[in-house]
Amino acid sequence: MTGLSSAPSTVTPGTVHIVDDDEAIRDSLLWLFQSRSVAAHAWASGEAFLDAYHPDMAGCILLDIRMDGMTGPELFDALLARGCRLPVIFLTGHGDVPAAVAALKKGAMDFMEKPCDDNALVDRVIEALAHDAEQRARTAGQATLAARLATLTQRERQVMELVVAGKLNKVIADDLGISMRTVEVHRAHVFEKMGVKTAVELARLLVSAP
Amino acid sequence: MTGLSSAPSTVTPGTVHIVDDDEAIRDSLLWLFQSRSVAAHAWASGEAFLDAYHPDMAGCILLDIRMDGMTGPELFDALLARGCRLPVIFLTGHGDVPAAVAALKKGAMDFMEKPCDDNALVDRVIEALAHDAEQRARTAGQATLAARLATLTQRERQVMELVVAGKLNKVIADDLGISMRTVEVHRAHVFEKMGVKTAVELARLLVSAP
DNA sequence: CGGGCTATTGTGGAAATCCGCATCGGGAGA
DNA sequence: TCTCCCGATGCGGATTTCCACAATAGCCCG
Repeated sequence: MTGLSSAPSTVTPGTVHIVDDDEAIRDSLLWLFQSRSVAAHAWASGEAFLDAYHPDMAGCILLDIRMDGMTGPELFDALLARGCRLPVIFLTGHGDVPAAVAALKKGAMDFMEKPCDDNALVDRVIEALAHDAEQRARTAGQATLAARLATLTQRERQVMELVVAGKLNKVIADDLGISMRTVEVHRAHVFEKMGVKTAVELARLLVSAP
Repeated sequence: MTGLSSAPSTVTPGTVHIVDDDEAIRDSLLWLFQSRSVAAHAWASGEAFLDAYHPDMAGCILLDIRMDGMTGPELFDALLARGCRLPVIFLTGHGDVPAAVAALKKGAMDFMEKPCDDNALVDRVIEALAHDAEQRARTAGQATLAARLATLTQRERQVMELVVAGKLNKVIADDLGISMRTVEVHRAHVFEKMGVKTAVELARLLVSAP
């Protein structure tokens, strides 16, 4: 844990997906990343990547702006529409301020002009991969939370909300027009299903995530 | 409350600070915003604005890139270094992708090229003002929270942390090596000072903010 | 030196929570 | 039809929380 490792530099948690219609550039980028132990995969068009895209894909996207067929920004929009959260780095040969601003405001991670420094590019990609891995871990936590929430009954959910709102059982019983004993039962079920022991833990789960 | 008001369009919660070394542009922008009922103030240089800057300033900043003396990006950096959270919109005559990317990645709200559409510019400024007002409200809440936290004793803070962690009084007493009764007293003090009635409310306060 | 604040602990009772045991009615599925 | 799950409810006891009253001790300030 002292950071003295001299192993193959970075253990990359995902793949950088290169989308460019110029084969020479694809090959050159593939070579660059492979030489730095970063897993890379190239696609010859936006359509090709879009067809292959699946929400489980981990990594990041290196995207050319001007391409035959679907352009980089068009692919970006299409991916966003499908809920894709992969970090995107744009690569472009011809500076275009409005395009750069639009891309970054939509959430692109970077917008670099070719030719750009290999080291800078690799660094940015590694950053993007780390960002995706981190985000993926967070999302996984939220998914298990959502799965647990899904097992709750209607009533249990209602009771849970009031419990998390800090209300006492007697108040909850009154609000819902049921007996205190029933509230206690639902409350206990909620605790069990959500895997917590106290109302405070439950509140923390729900306040930090949704 | 039904939104039928036909009053002077938008009630602006802050001032747009125009920073530009060209007097003609300053006057033109001042006229534009005043004609739209947006409070505006102009500064002839980055240094002038920086001298006048105070954390309590509310509103947003409209910033020219190329200026004599301090440039737009330099002023932006100086403001960030002082913890300024005002939304910044850059205005530039000469497209420069790296500058735009750098500005947006540092948190600028927009980067527009002159000449730009008056309506679009005013819309973005109003957005920025609203964003600042919202952010300011959030920060105010956190400030009162911090103020309350500051009134807590060392011991009270320790007890609070364990309470928020979901532990029972007896466990807390054991952890701190004190009697349960003492824990109860501290706990009650914490509730009173933090203005809450239950542990759940306290947990929500602390989980959603820090 | 007295007063105020902090930390500590005790007693004892009221209120609330936690739980096991038992019952009842209704709807979904084997 | 019989069973399983959900919602609702009651009883009673163990545990915990909430509080008022009371007291001791150290520390800092005027």
